This record gives sequence, structure tokens and C-alpha cells, in this order.
Amino acid sequence: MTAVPPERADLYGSSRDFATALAVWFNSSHRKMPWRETRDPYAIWLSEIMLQQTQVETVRGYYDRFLAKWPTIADLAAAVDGDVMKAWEGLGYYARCRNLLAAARKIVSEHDGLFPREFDQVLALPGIGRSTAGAILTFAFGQRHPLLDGNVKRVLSRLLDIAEPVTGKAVDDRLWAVTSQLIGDAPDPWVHNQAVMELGARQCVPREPKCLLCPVRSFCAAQAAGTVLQRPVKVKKPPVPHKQIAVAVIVAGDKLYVQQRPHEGLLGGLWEFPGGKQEDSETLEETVLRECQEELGITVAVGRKIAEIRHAYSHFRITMHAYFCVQVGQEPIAARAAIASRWVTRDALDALAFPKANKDLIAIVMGDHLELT
DNA sequence: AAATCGGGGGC
DNA sequence: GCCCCAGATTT
Repeated sequence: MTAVPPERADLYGSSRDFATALAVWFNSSHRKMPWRETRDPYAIWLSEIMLQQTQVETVRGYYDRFLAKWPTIADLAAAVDGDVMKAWEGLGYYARCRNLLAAARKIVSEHDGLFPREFDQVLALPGIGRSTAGAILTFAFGQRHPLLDGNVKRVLSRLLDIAEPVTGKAVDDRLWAVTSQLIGDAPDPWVHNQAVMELGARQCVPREPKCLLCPVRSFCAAQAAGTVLQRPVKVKKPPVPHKQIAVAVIVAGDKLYVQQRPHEGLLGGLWEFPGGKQEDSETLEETVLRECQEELGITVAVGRKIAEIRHAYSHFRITMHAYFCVQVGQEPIAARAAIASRWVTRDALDALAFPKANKDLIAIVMGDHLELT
């Protein structure tokens, strides 16, 4: 059998046969997940949002706790924003959490509290794009919609042996066309969409794919061409910048100063210790002093260094240097870089949502004697 | 089309 | 260290 040319628009074989083989494999062996045991659109919606760019094993604990705390859309819509953010703490991509809460309130106000069943109405909810909308409507209501997530992209780019980078619009359009064709021919939309993602997560994995055990091996053009390991084609990412961040743990008696980041942008809505990026020709102590002047309008005495924490974000890295500080003088704090600020005891930190690097810092502060020098 | 947006899994 | 993950939104 000859290799399939990359221009080939459709599947290597009948898409009906493909979907059937995939469904047989899925029904015989698949992982158990709580969101596969329900048809509650709210629970499925929640799972789909948590699962965006996040692996199944990471989501499990968050999902159960979240549902137990807010069992219905009405419960979530009535929740306190900070409590919801706290439940999301550590899961990342916090705009998902803000959008989830906003969508819950929109469903209450515009859809009588019932999750919509129409694709366009689902797509209009914040945080829900084309793929997530299709996933929710398929898994909750059994509707027939295509999805295209990272797993499906990898599976299809191998099935069709796509030689162009998967970041372009032409390839994206083609992948959507193929996933639409497949779901259109599948015996059961629920099983099919679950099965393609399961295949990508367990068999058709990025490195060392288990092609010998693949249920749709005979349909795979990359398998025939021997190019499985080269698909999907990705462009190499440039190295990310590394910033030096200096932060102030300002102590007054048994209390510490913390502030809340603006809702938009990086780590939006989370709490943190004040600080910022080290400028050229500036010591870290000078950075702490300057940031407290600029962000809080106060002068501090910079004391003992208590932590040095490295952390990686999606598009840059930081080393966070933390110093104990005390305020010098009596100026009131003007939290210019924050939407709220508080003096709290160490025990009260637990009620607020912090980014991971700040959580690491707090763990150190909790075990410290809390003296300046 | 490219950049932004977290944190952890797994090698 | 690196790539990837049940992507969406903004620029």
C-alpha cells in the first residue's frame, strides 16, 4: 500500500468504519471520570472549562470540591467571587474562573437558570469557544457537534499525515472539516467525541505513541508513511525571558500587608505581596524600596531576605526574591497597583487566593519567626 | 496571525 | 530542562 499524499482531503478509508472501530475500542476499555457519569449540563460545562489546557488527573480533585460547594448554576451565580477564586486557586488560567462565574450569572438572568441547548447561545457564554460548546452539547444532550482540542488535532494530523504546521488557518479549517465529517458519520456522538479524546490521551500520545495497540491503525496515513513521530508539525518556540522580581513582606505587629491584583490580565483577581521587576543597575533591596514607593506611596526599611523562589509561567520565568520590611513614617498606604488591600494575620492568608509563587513564599513565612533582622 | 494566559505531568 | 495538556480571548 502506498503512502497517502499530504494533499488528500479525507480519511484513509471509510469514516463510518473508522468511527465504529474507535467506538468498539472505547467501549471495551476507557478511564472512569466523574463527568462521564452525568448528563447534568452544569457539571459537564464545569468539567470542560477546568479541562481546558489542563490534564484529567489535575482536574479530578478540583472538580469534586467545586461541585460539592456549588451544586447548581444558581448556587454558583450567588457565590462570593473571592470564594470561587479560592476554589480555583492553583488550577491556573484564572480568566476561566471569572468567565465561569460571569456565565453562571448570565444563565440565571437570561436563560432562567437553565443551561441553553442551542449552539449559538452556548457559544455566546464567556469562556466557551467552538470546541467547548460542541463538547458540552454532545456530552450533556447527545447532540452531534464536532470538537477540536489538542488531542483531536494530534490524532487527525496523524490520520491525515498533515505536513504543514498546525498553527495556520488553512490547516485549522481542514481539521475542523475532518472532525465534522467524522462526527457526522459516527454511530453515537457521545461515544465518538469521548473516544477521540481518549485515543489522543492514551494511545496517540505526543511521544512514544502506542501504534501497535492502536484500534484505528489501518486508517492512519502517518502510520503508512512512517511519519507518526513527525506529526503534528510544530514550530519551535523561542526562549522565554527570565525576570528578577523583588517583593516586600511588610510586617506590622502580627499582621502582613497583601493586595489584590486587577481582574484583567495575568493572575487577575488573585492576592499577592507587593513588589515588581528589578531594573537595570538596581539592587534587589532598591527594587523593593522603589516598588513600595510607587505602588503603595510609603517608605519601607528593607530587612532580611527570607526566600528566593523560581517559577515558570507560560511565556516567561521569574526568580522571586522576598524581603521582610517595615514601614518608616506614617503615610497611609495608597494601593495604586491593586484593587483592594488588607493587613492580615498569617492564619487569615488561607482565606485568600494566591498564585503559586506566593503560596511557596507563604509556606516559608508560616514557619518563620517573623522578625525583621 | 500572533500574543496572552498557569500550573503540573511525564519524560 | 522541555513539551504538552478536553482552548479562549485579545491584539
